[in-house]
Amino acid sequence: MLSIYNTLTKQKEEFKPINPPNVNMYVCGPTVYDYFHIGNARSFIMADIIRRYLEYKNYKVKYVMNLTDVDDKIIKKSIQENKEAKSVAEDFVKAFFEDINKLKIKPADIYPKATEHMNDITKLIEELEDKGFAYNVDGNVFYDVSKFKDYGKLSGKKIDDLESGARIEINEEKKNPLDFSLWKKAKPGEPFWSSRWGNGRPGWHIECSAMSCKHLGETFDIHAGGNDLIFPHHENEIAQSEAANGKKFVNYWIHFGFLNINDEKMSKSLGNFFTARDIVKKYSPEAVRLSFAQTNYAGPLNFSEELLSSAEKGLEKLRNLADKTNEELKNKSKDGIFPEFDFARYEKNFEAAMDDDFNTPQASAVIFDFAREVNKAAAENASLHFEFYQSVKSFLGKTAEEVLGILDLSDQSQLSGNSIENELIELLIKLRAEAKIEKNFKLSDKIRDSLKEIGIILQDSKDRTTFKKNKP
RNA sequence: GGCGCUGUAGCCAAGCGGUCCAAGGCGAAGGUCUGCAAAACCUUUAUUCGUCGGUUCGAAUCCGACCGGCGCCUCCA
Repeated sequence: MLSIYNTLTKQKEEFKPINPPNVNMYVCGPTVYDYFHIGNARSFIMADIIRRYLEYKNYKVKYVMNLTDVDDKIIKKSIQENKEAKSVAEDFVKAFFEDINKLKIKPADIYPKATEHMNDITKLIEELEDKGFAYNVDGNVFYDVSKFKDYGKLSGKKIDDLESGARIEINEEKKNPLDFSLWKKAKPGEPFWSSRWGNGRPGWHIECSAMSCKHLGETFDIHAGGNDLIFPHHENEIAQSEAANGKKFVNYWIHFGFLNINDEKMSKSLGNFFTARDIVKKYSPEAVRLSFAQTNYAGPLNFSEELLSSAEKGLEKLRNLADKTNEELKNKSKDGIFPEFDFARYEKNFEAAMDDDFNTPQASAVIFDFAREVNKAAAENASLHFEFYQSVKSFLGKTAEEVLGILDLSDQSQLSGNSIENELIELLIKLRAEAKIEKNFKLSDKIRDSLKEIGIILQDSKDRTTFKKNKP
């Protein structure tokens, strides 16, 4: 039984999809005005792991992630760079796809863009206005927070408390300082769309209400995003959608904790951020994923180089096992024994961990325990039956590769597609073996060291020497 | 001021009433194997879970107070 911590109820709840085995899931995507940073990456990766686990549980997930391609920040950037807002958005949409691909994030089923849903957006605003939840002031349309009685139910805020807070901007046009923009009147030079209130563009929150409804229905299962979106963004989405449809908007709200640098929030506005693409130049995407998976998705995560390099080191253990497994499967040894090994127990433990609100730290601990026990069996026995390794590969494939995305089980032992290179290496290995027999260790070590310098690692085992490409 | 999160070994981090005299990763120390490496395995590394009280047969886990850290309430994942 899968349980999920629901921000709306502030407790763990059993997950019951509306229409099993289908699960409809919406994740707030990027505003495409810059490369996304490693903090954004945490949300995207953890959402990806949640999606992958739901698929592991045989749910049919419809995964939608919006791309906000009209926005103040995009307009600002376009002015700075002296480009069309549209081309800024297009450039960073392209970069977004490159980056998520690099991070091994499975693509969503649909990536709706605000600019492609203007009719849906204006229709929703019209509906809100017609029902009395919105008001038009000279081409600017605002949501009237006082009309929605449940306002604040997600973030646990009360309208009165919010009003007494000192940090709300004063806007003469608004009836209430908490009211928010649904439609912004176009200023000269800004991109605009026509509407019954005149030319303008949508406010920040409305696109998510319009697009999630269009692609996932009026009520859907899961809505996820960063912690900071709880208020006001998600609160406002609820207000818009529930006022318009008269139905519950979302059953399960999932929020991701922040990634900090030196215990301080990393954000674009503070300027202390690393882009995901820069991080992936230095560390493998699997290490990035593991370091995120090793801490609970909801809490803060203090990001550092040590975190990544310790994940990279830990991953080595898993990669070595994967390489060994592939090697053994090639040999198809039937001579070896099939040790006593409780594969089912590991699967059960993995699922129990993930079922408990996606406890990825626990789940990865299960995988490391598994790896140790397999290695132990291999160390204690001269050889193991290849069917044992088939089960090993199957377990790692389901968990580490498919769900967490921290391991690539495709055969990495050969240098890709260059057989002459491989034959040359085999030749050197043979020469080195001969040198070793003659006790010419100076030569044999020289071969090993020289190959290491060009990124080829030799490892001696009892009866043969294997090589592998050194991964950055 | 309101709302929420958080304090566990050198570092990161699970556990949230007994099966925990506390997982897993990194690091460190010793050992096995090896010509030497590497890999792998074994052992050691928290008498203790921010502090002080309380509840309980039993608490890292529940309650209270106190001391720290962080986030949201303004664009932000």
